[in-house]
Amino acid sequence: MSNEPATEPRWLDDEEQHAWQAYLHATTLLEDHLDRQLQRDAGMPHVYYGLLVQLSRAPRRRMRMTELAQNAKITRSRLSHAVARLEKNGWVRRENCASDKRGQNAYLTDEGLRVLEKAAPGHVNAVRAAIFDRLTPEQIGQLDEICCMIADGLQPQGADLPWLR
Amino acid sequence: MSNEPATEPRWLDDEEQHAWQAYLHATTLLEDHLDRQLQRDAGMPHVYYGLLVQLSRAPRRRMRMTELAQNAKITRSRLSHAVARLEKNGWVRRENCASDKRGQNAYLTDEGLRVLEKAAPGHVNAVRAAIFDRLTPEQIGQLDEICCMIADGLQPQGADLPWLR
DNA sequence: GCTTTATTGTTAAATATTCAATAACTCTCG
DNA sequence: CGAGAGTTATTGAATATTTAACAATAAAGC
Repeated sequence: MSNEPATEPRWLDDEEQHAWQAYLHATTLLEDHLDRQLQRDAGMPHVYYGLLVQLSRAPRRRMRMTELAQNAKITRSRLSHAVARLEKNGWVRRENCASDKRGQNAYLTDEGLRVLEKAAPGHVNAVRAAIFDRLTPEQIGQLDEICCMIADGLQPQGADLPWLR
Repeated sequence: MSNEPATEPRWLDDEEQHAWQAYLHATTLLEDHLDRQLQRDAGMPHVYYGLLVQLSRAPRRRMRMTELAQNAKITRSRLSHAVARLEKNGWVRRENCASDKRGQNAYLTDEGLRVLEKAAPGHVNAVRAAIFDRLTPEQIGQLDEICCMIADGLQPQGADLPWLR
């Protein structure tokens, strides 16, 4: 038996190559841009802001840690660290879950909500300026479909991250 | 004069909201997926792999630090750290630039090239499986255009990062 | 030439993320 | 019930990234 790759891999053709390059540039630049914008205006990175948003939309502004991690597409470990930091800021707190003694709920404090509300307008502006004001409605629809397709393929089961593989 | 926002910000409508969510999910999941894939198969994160690719394509497999940083869309500082690590692995080395005494070239070693060649097939597979095999040719074209549009808006001038703002 | 300004690349320290291990708890099923 | 297997969340250590400051050199303006 051989451990050679069964066949020469199918390399990307020119169109694919170009699209892949463009994708990498756009996503890197955008994430960077939003991270800076939020760090400057709200004192936290983009991912942390996303956590506050999730909590703000949840019933009673609270959510199980695992569920929050799933929604935000990050590992539980990363979430633990992040919440620890947000807790230090007084923007989030933890409480024991009634129905499962292992569980924790994270909830958004009033102060956290204020911070979020103050940051939101600037953030939407940044997102608009970077994306939605630069694309046609058709393109927005296309982007949506493309992203859903990609995300769907990546959701399934895995190791520490049933969802992250 | 007031420091109120001049007007209520234009929030995202339903389509935009949905597309934005999808975008965040897709990009987060994908970057995570590729990071793990490359960490497992090649012992380095995705960004570092991208640096090796850039170098491999450059004349004489070498490039000025600043140019490399620009192409990869990362800060010079980040690149310095990354190259330091890659140098420890023996995959990249630095040399003084002849024409500018401040300058440094990074170049890909033979060993670095071997590592890259060994990792490339698996990486292309992962990229294909996650994106290109799941999209129609039209969608690939759309993705390309959309990403170029976004990247264009983010290239301009700035602080430590003339290109990163 | 000489002074001022800009560029290049690095560094230390603060922050964030990953990875592997762990404690505590719940669930399954014989 | 109770053993084994799975889930929940956290932790420490290793790694990576950001930020601000810096030294060295180059370029521009006079």
